[in-house]
Amino acid sequence: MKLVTWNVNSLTARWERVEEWVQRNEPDVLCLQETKQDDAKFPFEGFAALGYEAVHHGEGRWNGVAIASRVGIDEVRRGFGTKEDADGARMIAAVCGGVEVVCCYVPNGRALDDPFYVKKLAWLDALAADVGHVDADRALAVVGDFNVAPADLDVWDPAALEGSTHVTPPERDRVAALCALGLVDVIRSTHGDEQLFTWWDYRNGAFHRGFGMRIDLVLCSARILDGVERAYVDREARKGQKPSDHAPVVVDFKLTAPR
DNA sequence: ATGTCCCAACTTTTGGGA
Repeated sequence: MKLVTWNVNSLTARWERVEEWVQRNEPDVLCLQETKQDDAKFPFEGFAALGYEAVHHGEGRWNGVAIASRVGIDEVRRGFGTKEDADGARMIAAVCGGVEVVCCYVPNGRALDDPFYVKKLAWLDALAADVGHVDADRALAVVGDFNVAPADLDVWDPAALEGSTHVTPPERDRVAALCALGLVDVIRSTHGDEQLFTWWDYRNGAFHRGFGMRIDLVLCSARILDGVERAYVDREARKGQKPSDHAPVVVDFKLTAPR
């Protein structure tokens, strides 16, 4: 199964790029964040023409998450059913081809002294509560834009980010807490100490200067990790005309039998 | 210190957010 997460920064603005990327890369399951559409505007027909069923948790101007699948979509959930759902349309989950997929757009946090930073931490706590215990026979992938760089290796210059969100111990502790439940950061676990980024600011020529962060993650259960054949960031998708500021993260795996 | 992009609207310019 080829599972992909991609923050597209408006699916309206990005549709041609997404369509082309899907045709070229043929993912089985595509998780999208920041669709920035309401459900009426979401391109259900466009995905159907490509051979995908899609589900969307839309909002309008901000946020919005979706899952497109060509291996089935069942047991769809939109939000946690907790007060954190008031922070926007940021989570959609479904079972696709026997895999539990949780697609997340974690609140940015804005600044350390901003109320949204506290909401970001609470949202990550709600996600951990929603995930629950990850036992050995569970096939689960929690993916998306976490707006957290798990380690200093995951940012171009830790010193430049002092006092900013995305790198603070409380944020990183939340990602570590998800891993403590039984999830593994697939890109990190398959790439040793290689520095890889998934997001580069549009400003400052950041992409070409290598000023990026790895904030888009695929966290998966041991059962998924067992079958991983390839995991990578598609930097090419950040190039060219009208790119998103995020690159897709791709994990290709064979679903193994329960342990 | 902030050089871009995207969206909405009291919409053709501005402000919020990332």
